[in-house]
Amino acid sequence: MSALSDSASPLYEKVKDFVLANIGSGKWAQNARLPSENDLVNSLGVSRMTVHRALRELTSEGHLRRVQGVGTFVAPPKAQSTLIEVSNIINEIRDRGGKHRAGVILLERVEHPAAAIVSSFEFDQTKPVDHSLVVHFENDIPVQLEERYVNPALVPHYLDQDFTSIATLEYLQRCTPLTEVEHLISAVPAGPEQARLLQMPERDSCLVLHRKTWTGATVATVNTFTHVGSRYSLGSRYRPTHKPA
Amino acid sequence: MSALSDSASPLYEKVKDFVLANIGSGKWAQNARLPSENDLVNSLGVSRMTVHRALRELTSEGHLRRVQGVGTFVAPPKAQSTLIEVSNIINEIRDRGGKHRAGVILLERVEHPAAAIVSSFEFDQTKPVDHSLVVHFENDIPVQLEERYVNPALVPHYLDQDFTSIATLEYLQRCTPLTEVEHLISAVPAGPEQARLLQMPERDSCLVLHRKTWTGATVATVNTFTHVGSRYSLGSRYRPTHKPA
DNA sequence: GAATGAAACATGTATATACATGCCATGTCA
DNA sequence: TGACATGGCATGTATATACATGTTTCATTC
Repeated sequence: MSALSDSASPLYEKVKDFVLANIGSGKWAQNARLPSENDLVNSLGVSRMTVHRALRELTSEGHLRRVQGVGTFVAPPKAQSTLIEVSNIINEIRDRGGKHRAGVILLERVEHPAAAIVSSFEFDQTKPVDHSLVVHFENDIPVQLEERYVNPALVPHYLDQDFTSIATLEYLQRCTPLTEVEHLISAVPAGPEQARLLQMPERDSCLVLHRKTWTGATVATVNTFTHVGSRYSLGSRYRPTHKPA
Repeated sequence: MSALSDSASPLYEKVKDFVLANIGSGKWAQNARLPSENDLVNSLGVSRMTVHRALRELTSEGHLRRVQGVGTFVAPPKAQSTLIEVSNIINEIRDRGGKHRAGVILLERVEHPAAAIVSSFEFDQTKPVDHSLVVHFENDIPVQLEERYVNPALVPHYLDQDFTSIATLEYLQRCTPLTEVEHLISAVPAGPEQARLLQMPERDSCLVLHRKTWTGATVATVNTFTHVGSRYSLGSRYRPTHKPA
């Protein structure tokens, strides 16, 4: 009668499973309209708040689309564009048990940054920019080259930190707690300096992770370049919300 | 008194903003314990259900960590590993107004796939594998090379579809509604055939997106290789939950 | 026929209440 | 001192109720 599973999970989870099952079986096709909350209340025998919570969570998870006053619809499949989790290379090395070492190549405050940097980084052109160049090693083999342009207004003592210890990324995150991030991944042939620092053949492939971060309404910007030698190819991996069967 | 903003947003949003503001300002440090729900009810003057919803959503968004019977705590910053949205190259081209064309280079059912493919793809070795090789053009310039190995048990008529029309990825999604996906991004120098098909210099950099998908408990696997010419570098971009200031 | 208005219906939010569940500290008893 | 029971407090869920807000439909009116 109730059409809900009898497992031990909470009621709103059962309602979610019920909806997902109907979507997965094709009974409710893409863009089809679901029964109204009150219909589900009557057919499933749970309160409207419970149904509402289930539908709200499924909406925030991308399975449904709801329009106030109109109805609830099956959302188009979301993997059109796919989420990927790019992991911190230092943590990856640590998880694999490798020994990590960082080498600081360059550390400077650029007073009058080039126009190209300013525009692509959305910096305030009148302000100086901090610049760092760090190489990460795993077992004495260079793995990653990090180039950063940081707005000193946002992170005052950026150049004073200890770059050879772990925490450059953590340091930035601590200074800028709630940020927005934009990434751009591309592949380029290694230039002369990059090839030298990473001890790789020139024009070999580099994975470039361009990372731009904002902090609230501040126009200030923190940037990170990450170069990954292709021989490591540990790029990124993601397994989305997994539900054990 | 109420410590909540007086904007027009709903109450639970104000509570969320209140919590986020306290985290962002550093008043509530990482791993610090938040006031209990009842404390917030008293200090903010809203009902416990409203507080609870706010805290629950912040938890699912990764800002908080809650333990039943113990309390609510500020979660460590989550950008340790970062989510990236890899967009479909065909949609990107369409959004930019470019003309898209697809060329099918190869289409075959491999009866006895090589052991390397079988193992890396987790296919059943005794079963044949469908293989396709498609080049995507934008304005007659080759942009992307797609190589796919598909389990025919999962997608019966994979080779029968019209590869020159848009929807190879959409086709797979339609056949496999609720899937898990794993991605691996790397960069490799283009091999001879890849260089020829993409009209790029050999050994120039290629962005490789390895994509592995599951469907429920089925061991069947769908795989996608995507090669992106470096001159396009339109890799991927992501802006997480953006809140307009 | 067109414009207006009201009813019907959809989702969205807020609250009070009740009970369930899990953890911890305290106190009692052996 | 140790084991165990218990009460207090935290979060988790479920419900009924009320009202808010947005959309559609349909009847009325001009």
